[in-house]
Amino acid sequence: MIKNKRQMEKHWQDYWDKIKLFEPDLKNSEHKYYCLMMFPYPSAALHIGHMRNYTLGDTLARYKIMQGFNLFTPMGWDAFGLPAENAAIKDGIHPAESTAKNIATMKKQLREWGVGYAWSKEINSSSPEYYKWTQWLFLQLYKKGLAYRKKAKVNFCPSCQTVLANEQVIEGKCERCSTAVVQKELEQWFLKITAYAERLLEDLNTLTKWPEKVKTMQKNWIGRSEGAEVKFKLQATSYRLQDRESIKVFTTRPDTLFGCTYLALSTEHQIIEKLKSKVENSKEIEKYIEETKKQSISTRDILGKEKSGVEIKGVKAINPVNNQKIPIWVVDYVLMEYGTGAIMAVPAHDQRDFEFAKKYNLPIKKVINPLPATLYPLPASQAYEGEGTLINSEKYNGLSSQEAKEKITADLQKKGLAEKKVLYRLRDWLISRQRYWGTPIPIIYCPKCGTLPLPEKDLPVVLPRDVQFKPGGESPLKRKSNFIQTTCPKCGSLARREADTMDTFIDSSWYYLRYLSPQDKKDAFNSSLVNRWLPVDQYIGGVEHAIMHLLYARFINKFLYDCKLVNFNEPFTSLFTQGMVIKDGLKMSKSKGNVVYPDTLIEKYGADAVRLYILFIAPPDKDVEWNSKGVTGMWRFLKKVEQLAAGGRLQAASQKTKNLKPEVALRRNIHQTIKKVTEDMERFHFNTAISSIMELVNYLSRYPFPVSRYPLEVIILLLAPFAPHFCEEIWQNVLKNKGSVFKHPWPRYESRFIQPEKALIIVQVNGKLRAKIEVERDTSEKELKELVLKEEQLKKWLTKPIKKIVVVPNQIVNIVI
RNA sequence: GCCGGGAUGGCGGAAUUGGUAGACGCCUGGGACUUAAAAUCCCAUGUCCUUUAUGGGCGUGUCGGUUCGAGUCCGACUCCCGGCACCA
Repeated sequence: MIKNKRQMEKHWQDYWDKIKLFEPDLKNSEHKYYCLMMFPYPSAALHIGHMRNYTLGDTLARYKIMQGFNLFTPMGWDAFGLPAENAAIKDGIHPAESTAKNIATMKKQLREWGVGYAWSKEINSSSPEYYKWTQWLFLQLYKKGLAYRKKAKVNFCPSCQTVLANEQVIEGKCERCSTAVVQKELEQWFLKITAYAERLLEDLNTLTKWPEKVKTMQKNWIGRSEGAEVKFKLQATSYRLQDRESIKVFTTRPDTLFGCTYLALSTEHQIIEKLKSKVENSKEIEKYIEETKKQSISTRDILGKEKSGVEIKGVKAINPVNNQKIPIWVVDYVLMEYGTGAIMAVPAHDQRDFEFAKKYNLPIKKVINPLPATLYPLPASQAYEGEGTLINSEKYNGLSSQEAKEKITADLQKKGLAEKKVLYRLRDWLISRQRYWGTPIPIIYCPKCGTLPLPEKDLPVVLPRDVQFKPGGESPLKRKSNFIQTTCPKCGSLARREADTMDTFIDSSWYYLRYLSPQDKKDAFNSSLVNRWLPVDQYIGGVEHAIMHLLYARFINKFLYDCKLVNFNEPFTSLFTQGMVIKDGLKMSKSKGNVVYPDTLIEKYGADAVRLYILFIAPPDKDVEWNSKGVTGMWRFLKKVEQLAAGGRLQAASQKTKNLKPEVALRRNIHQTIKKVTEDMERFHFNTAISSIMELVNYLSRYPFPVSRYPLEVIILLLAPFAPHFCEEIWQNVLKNKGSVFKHPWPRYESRFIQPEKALIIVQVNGKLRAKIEVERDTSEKELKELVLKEEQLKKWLTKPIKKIVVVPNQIVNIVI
């Protein structure tokens, strides 16, 4: 085996730097290939899970170089975020310091793995040179009316006196001190992503090279639904309401209106406050609302637990279709953020309403008969949520759900009680964070002039370095008086800065544009360069980003498109979502304490063997349970290749043997392997690509004749993207080729060498394998039948008369008896 | 709770369009070489049955269906993983 593995690897890492293998010529965008990995958050050290992501990208990048593309594969750091700030609170290390340290470690590791990037284009989202332009982006959104302020809830820990992220709330308690978390309302900044809902949904259709599952998830997240907004008038039981109050609900099922037996309101619905004086049990309701405020704001916590509610006594709602008086409940399973914050409950035809009605003994009225009715008797334990024929619905009886939706909505519309409506589940993007380690929001509050955007010439708003991290009721920036105090850009009087920073998802929503000109002092990005190099040809990242990051990036790209700053409507042409590395049943992550670092494995077997193994154990889009054991197999494989290349069998084979048969078979094998590996590369099936190369190597190492250069060179070329150091070493120092293996074109196959002259026919009797026969290729159906029926070994199976023979030429014959 | 995905030998996985289930690798067992060990090479390796064969039954999470033929398609279910808007 090659001596001084680490030294050899380092030699080639230096060599690739020297020949600038990964440095692009940005002036020449012809035949360009922009290969982008989601930029990472700089955590302490990279583990096997990260290594899987980066070797996957690097393997693709090297393959594209060999295919002759003008490759651009940059790397940077999504460096703002919560963990660094938490570390600062805990250990007193400044986030800038820990981040810089982590970045240095990660760069070293990436290099040791042989992962190459265009490092001259590196970016860091926490540097003023970068976040200046994140602030600029915010100002553009503000200018177009897409950034606005409104009240929103946060999780607050009364003991730590600090705002908590959902992640920091464990079963309703603060992760640090276990104090019960409360909800608090604050004025916060939002981006109007809902203005783009329709386009974000519609344009998913143009993303033909995105995984279906990601598009489905985004589609469901945007959640377009067509329905009607229906008005329920209110009536007090003991006295008249002075003004005609009403409650609006949104429903996709107006056909079930006759089955509505109560209304359910979110605890935040404004009508509750309005009705306060007229309600008999307002104390009880107030108490209930207070209780629900003591839970986390996270939807999964709210919707995951058992539903509860309390009836508003003394006021009823009037069902507009039949004037029936129905009760109104305040519940915890209706979200204020979606629709009108109130729903019409139809227990017979909605499972959540059904369960709630069962719990509180509310009437359940069936109004939809499934079709065909006799086949689906309604089970008593659940609601029928499908469509069907209307029953118990007066003059609408007998109509189909579809017809009834139209008709009922239209009839109510005439009376001013309903309106057709399209609703999206997507909510506006809350970007305010009450934290230090993020991009400051470039807004100034002047007591005279009000809320003002910072003039662009004054950017960036620099994040002060010297702050107090220990929690003290307010975020670190709010307590930093020389940051907060400023002068109004309009009138010059004393004003204060916004103290909140931005969600880090904004940093990552535009970074792919900055890579082309990371040092540009005049613009966020260079439009002409960006328009030539984008959209990104291949975007690679984790499935966990399938919804939020990708939706935000698409939104921002569309916004910049509307500003005519980019000329492409979607930023990422094709997307590959890689699976996660699982250890002990959980995603590998430091916080879960189940990380495995690759360093000792690399020390023992070399980076190439570990790279190979990591790509070999599973297709890259699947999750994989980590087990270090199999690396030895890759080590053995590389040794075998080396021996083959270095061995004395490397001779001019064709002259030494007159036997053409094995030569033909060898040639077929080589060309088949090239075909298979190339096809597998294209569909990211790196695991089967590697096993095909292994099969060819196994074949060659048993080949009873001397082997020529060609098959060896093919093997090294096919293997180079996976095991770059090893192959560069063999290519240049054993096979004595001039220049980098990556500058050599990817091998091509010729179809005429692949087709075998014989076909193996599988013979089945009633679908069970009974014989295999070899015949000439393209033997006709008729001949095949005859051949098969003559077969001796089949005789014993053909005990009964033959009913039918199914023939698939060159493949299979199935005799049915 | 809602949305998306997954389940194949002792283990990771293969089977691209419905057509030989288990490629490739790991582990394990046996053998060769060696004073010995390591390394390497060779053989075996889903499971059960028998008369040990060029044999047969069963077998891709569970139950049912479609088909000449199902890991692959359809229906119902179980378990696991990811996301759910302040982790990134």
